[in-house]
Amino acid sequence: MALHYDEIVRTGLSKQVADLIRAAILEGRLQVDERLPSEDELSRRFGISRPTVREALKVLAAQNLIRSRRGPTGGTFVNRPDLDAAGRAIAEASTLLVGVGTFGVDEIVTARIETEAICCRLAAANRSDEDLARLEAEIVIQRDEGLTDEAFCASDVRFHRAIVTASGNGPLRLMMHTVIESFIPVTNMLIFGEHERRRSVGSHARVLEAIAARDAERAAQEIRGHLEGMRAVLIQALDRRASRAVAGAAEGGETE
Amino acid sequence: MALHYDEIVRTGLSKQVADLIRAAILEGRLQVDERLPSEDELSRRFGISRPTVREALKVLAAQNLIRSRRGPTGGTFVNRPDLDAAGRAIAEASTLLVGVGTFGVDEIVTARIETEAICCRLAAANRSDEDLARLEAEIVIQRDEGLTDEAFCASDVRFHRAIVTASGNGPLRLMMHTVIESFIPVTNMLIFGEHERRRSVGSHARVLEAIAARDAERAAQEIRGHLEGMRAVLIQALDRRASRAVAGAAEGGETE
DNA sequence: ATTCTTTTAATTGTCAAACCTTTTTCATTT
DNA sequence: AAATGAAAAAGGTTTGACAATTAAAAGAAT
Repeated sequence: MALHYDEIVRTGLSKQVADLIRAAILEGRLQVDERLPSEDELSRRFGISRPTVREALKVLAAQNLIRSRRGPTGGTFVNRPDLDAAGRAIAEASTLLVGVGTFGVDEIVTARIETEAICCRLAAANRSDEDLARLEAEIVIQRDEGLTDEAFCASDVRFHRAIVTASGNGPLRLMMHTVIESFIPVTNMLIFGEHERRRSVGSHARVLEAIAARDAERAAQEIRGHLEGMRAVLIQALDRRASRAVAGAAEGGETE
Repeated sequence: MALHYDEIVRTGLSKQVADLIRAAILEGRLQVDERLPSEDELSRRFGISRPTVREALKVLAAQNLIRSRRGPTGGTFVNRPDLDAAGRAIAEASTLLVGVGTFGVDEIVTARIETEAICCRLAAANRSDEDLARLEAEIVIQRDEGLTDEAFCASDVRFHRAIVTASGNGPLRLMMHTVIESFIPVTNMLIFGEHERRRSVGSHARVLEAIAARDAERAAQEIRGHLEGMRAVLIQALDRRASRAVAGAAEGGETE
C-alpha cells in the first residue's frame, strides 16, 4: 500500500493551529471583532494543550491579527486591519533590511527621488489647506537654528510624511512607509551640519510653494533637485569616510 | 511622595523578553547566525518559566528574526534579514488591508500607474538581456488562448514582477511587493475575459519593446496607457456590479 | 581501517494541572 | 444610593515531566 506521506506531520502543532486560525480570519470565517473561543476551549477543540494554543495565538498577535484581554468579558478577538499597524509592520521589515546594509546609498536615493516625485505631483493636485498648514509648520520648526540634529531630522521625516499624506492616495501612503521610516532616516544620518540644513529648508520651502500653487511639475522638479543635491553630498561624505578608513588602516590603526 | 506609576509593569513577561531580545538583535549585540542560549538557559537567566520564554521566541520567529532547530547542534539562531522574507511580510500586511476594502479601486490604479511607470523607466535604462528574456517568456505564455484565467493572471503578475526586477533597484523592488502581490491581484480579479486578455498582451508587448529599445519615456507611456485602459474597464465592471446589486435589491432579493 | 549501526545526549516540541492576576458582575453592607 | 467586597471568567505564568529530533560519539561488522 502506498503511504500517505501527507499525513506525516512535518510542521509543529502550534504552527498548524496558527495557520488554521489565520486562514479562518483571512477568508472571513472569523469576522472582525469576533471573539474566538477561550484558550481552554481551543485546546480542547484542537486536542492540544493550552501552552501550545498560546504559542499559536502569540504568533497571530505578533502579526496584528488578534488581540487578547483578560477578565470575564475578555478573550481573544479578531483585529480590524488598519493602515497604521500595517505601516509599522512594513517599516520594521524594511528598517531591518536597510540596517544590515542590504542596499547601496545610491539606489536608495534613486528610489527616494522617483517615489517622492510622484507624491509631490499628486500632492500638488490633491492637497488640502490642512496639508499646507502641516508642511508650513515643519518648515517653521526647521528654520530654528538652535534645533538639535535629531530634532531637525525628525521634522524632516514629518515634512516628507506630510507630503505623502497630502497626495491623498492611501495605497501610495502605505508603500511610502518604507521610504519615510527607513530610507529617509538612513540618508539623513550622514548629512548633518549647518550648511546642509539651510539648503534643505530652502528646498522644502520651494516644494511647499509649488504644492501650494498646485504646480505638479515644479513640485516634482524641486524635490528631485533637493534629493539630487543630497545624493551628491552623501557620496562625498561616503568618499571622505572611505578615505579616512584607508588612511587609518595605512597608519596601522585597526578600525575595530 | 509622588508615586512612580512607571514602575508598575503593564506588559506581559513574554512581551518584555521578546522586546529585550529583539533590541539585542537590532542593535547588533546578537550577530547574524549567532546562537541564543537554550530555552532552559534563557528561562533561568530571565527568571521566568520556559513556556513564557517560548512564547517570546515564537513571536520573534513570526517576525523572521530567529529560527529554531532541534537536536544537539540545534537551538535558536539569529536570522539574516533577507529581501524575500521582508517582501513576504510586506505583501501579507498589505494584502490584508486590501482584502477588507480599505482602498478604493481608483486610488489603487493610480498608485499602480505612477509606481509602475517609474519601474518601466528604470527598467529601460538598466535591463539586462536576461530580464528581456523573462518578459518575453511571459508574453509567449499569455498569447496561449487555452490558458485559464488564473494562469493568465499569474503570468501577468510575473510579467510585472520582471519589470520591477529589471529596474535593478533593490529598495524599489522591496516597495513594489505591495503593488505586485496585493494591488495587481485585486485589480486583475475583476477584468477576466477574452477581449481584455488580448488587449493586455498587446500592451505588454509594446512595453517590452520600449524597454528592449531602452526608450524610457515610451515604456512609461505604454504602461500608463495599459493601466489607464484597465482603470476604465474596472470602473465599468464596478458600475455594472453596482447596478445589478441595486436591481436585485429592488426585486426584493436580499444581497446577503 | 573503514563503514555501518547503535547509543547517547542536547535541544526544541508538547503536555497536564495547577496557581496568579486582571477585570467584570453582582450581591452585600453602610 | 453608594461604596465595598466576593465570585467568576479569562488570559498570564509556573512547574515538572515526557516526546521527538538530530548530530555526534561509541561500538560492531566487514
